Amino acid sequence: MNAFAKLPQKKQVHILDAATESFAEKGYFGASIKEICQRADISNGALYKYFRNKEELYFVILKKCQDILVQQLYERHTQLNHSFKTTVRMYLEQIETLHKKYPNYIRIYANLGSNNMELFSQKMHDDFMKSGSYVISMVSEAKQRNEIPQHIDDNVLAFLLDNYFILFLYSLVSDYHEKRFRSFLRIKENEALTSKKKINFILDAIEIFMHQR
Amino acid sequence: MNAFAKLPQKKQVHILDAATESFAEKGYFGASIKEICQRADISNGALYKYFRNKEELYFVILKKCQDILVQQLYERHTQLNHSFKTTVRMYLEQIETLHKKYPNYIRIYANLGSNNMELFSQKMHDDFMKSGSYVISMVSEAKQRNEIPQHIDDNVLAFLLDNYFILFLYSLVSDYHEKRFRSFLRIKENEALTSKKKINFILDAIEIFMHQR
Amino acid sequence: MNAFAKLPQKKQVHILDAATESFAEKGYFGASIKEICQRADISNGALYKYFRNKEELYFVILKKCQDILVQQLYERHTQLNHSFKTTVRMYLEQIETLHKKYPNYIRIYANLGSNNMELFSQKMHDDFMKSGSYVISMVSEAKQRNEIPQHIDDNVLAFLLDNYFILFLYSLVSDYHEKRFRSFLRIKENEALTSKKKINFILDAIEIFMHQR
Amino acid sequence: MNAFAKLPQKKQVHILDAATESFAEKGYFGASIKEICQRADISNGALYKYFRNKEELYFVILKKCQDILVQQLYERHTQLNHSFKTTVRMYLEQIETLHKKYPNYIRIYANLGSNNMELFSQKMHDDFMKSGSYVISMVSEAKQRNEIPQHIDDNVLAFLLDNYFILFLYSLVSDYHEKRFRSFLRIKENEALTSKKKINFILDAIEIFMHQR
DNA sequence: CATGAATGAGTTTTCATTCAT
DNA sequence: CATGAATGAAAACTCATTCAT
Repeated sequence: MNAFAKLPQKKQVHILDAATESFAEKGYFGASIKEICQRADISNGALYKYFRNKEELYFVILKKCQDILVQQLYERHTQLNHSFKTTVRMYLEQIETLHKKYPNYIRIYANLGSNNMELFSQKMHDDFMKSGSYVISMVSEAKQRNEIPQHIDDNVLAFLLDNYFILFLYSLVSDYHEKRFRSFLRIKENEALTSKKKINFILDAIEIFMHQR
Repeated sequence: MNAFAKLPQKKQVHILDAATESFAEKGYFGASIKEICQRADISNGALYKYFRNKEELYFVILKKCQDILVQQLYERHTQLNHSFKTTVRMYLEQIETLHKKYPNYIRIYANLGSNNMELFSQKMHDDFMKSGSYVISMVSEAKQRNEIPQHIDDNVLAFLLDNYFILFLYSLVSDYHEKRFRSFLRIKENEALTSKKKINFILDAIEIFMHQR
Repeated sequence: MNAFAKLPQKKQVHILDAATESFAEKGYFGASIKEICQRADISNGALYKYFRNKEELYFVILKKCQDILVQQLYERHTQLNHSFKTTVRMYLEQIETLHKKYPNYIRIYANLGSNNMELFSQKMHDDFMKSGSYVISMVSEAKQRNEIPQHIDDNVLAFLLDNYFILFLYSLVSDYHEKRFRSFLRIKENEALTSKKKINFILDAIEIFMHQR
Repeated sequence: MNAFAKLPQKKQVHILDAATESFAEKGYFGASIKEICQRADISNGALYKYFRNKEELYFVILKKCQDILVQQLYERHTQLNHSFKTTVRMYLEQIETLHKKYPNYIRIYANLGSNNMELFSQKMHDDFMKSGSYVISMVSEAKQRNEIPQHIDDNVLAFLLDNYFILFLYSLVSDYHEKRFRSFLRIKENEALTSKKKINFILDAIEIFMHQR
């Protein structure tokens, strides 16, 4: 019945990667089934054997985005016992790593927050919101280790962190947010804006806000 | 382009409002020229007299989004001499007011930062980045009034503020970002998440980060 | 709004005739929009300006079938005061004439009574059932003129007549019903079965059944 | 073809019944091979081992329709020696019984007479025309028993009878012909039109036409 | 022999854009 | 200038048929 699941792992990956590439480049509405099939080296009909329709294909991809983020980003840092600052740095660096490894999946994930994607964002499990819990636990653990002033509310700090995280991620996939970073980092158009610079900027900021006197 | 400028002001507004409504509801790809023309009470051919194509129409709308934000948000607060905290609150409240007054334009602006809008965000004048300068000047003025600890870098604080601003705006138009706010504010699904709550949460956060001991 | 009605009469007829030809040849499901457009010398898109979809196009054709039958068959005989037998003969001859003039429309009408056309036969006004009233009035007028034995019930005779009429019509468009006529008229395969023969056979039958002693 | 014959009787019946159900519900064009295979509990490929293609499958079904009608309708009444009127009544009742027992086969048979089925009706053996012979022999036997006025031609009466028979059968499967019956029997829309009423109406009619003074 | 995955041409329908009036 | 009818390529999706396993 689940024709797609029966395919060899390699072929599954190949198809999802092809579709994800198209969706990342042109968006859900812009990407065409025909083009996806050509990239995936399968026939038009085959795709409809594997997925009920375009929508279902997109959901499957979103599920994979989720898996990537949950397994390779959120969960990764709970076991390791690094200092708060190191944890945050590693989290940001891991976002960049994931973006290098799965650029198209990250783009698609980022797009979930955009307009006209309600169809998808509403139906996705709130698991996507797990990001929040992970960041909150990151904060509360640091607090237990006395790395964070006690009077700073966990949610407040977690929200601040998550803002940095999400806008850093957006800057990797969106021209607009990349420019936004540039303007606050005072980096000229002809100068390179590396992820390293962004990460350092964010870490400095956190340092400043957390350890005032 | 020229043809459109020659139209009476009222008709111009009517056409842009109609198009903006369609684009906001269905997105750039989903909105159809035919539907826009019907809403705008003009003929199909007329639209193509006023704008070279769908793309140009969208650019004109983006320009108007820019104007709204620049004139009614960014510039508004430079003349008034309120305290830093009041300025920030008024800025957030003004975002909400603008969203109530021009919901469709705000949606379209918010969408610029999303994937697949590179076509537009790249070609837009960097004027959109003025947001940055305004927030930076907001900060530096406050610093001159000694409302902000001297060792806090202007850009760093401005970036933090702008993060709050932009994600607050996103939460007004995107299901995903609304949910994100909910999760950090610990608000249950059946409970209302008002803008007031969001604004207060943000202001409290800023307070905490700026005035640590 | 009603784009089709605005077309010049000639073009309207040309399009409907083309579509009717396709539908008559291949049936509702077998006929393709593309083929219809080619025959009608219009573009694919034009057809969808004129009719909402394939179904609506078919309904418009059915309406025309109705008009043809009502105006040129049913109503035609009420004004003329011929004898009963002459009226019946003229009715049958008129069926044949209509079939010669509008063979495809007649085929489509005949198809309404077939399986899988419930979608259409149910939604068509019961005007199609007017056939019954005309035949009944044909009978009752003849009875008033004492051409028909008083004890023969109007409905009973009308049903008998209408059976002949409808099966005569079917024999013009359906291979199966043509063969059926052959077998009762004892006409061999290599011999021609003209409409004249069928009509005479029917008239003789009516004569026999009405005037027994 | 040969492959199908080799299957166990039960499986053959199961497959044909499944296909017939689909064809009856959706028509020849509407029914899909996939759906038929699922109903028949066989694989897609198997079907193409048993039948060359969709067309041949339909022919085999038509052959079975023929067998049903020939063995259980036409031939059934030659051996029994009932009065003419009883024979006719039993014939009509048997049509109803067969429709109850094999509704789908009867629908398909009825559809043969409709437009766009020439492909099939032309290629079918003229055995389908045996109906005629049976009705004719029904009449001639009655005449020998002096139940029918001598001057009534066998073919003429047989045709009249067969018209009733075939239109009664059509009324069981076609919305259009059911309505037609209603209009001549003067039965309102909210009132039930039973087969009993139709049969009695037909028998009364035959009585009237055969035994005039 | 049987399977059911794969094919790809086919379906109906939409829509940005053009152009004769 | 304005119109809106016309275009036709392209969209998502289906399905009878084939063929490697």
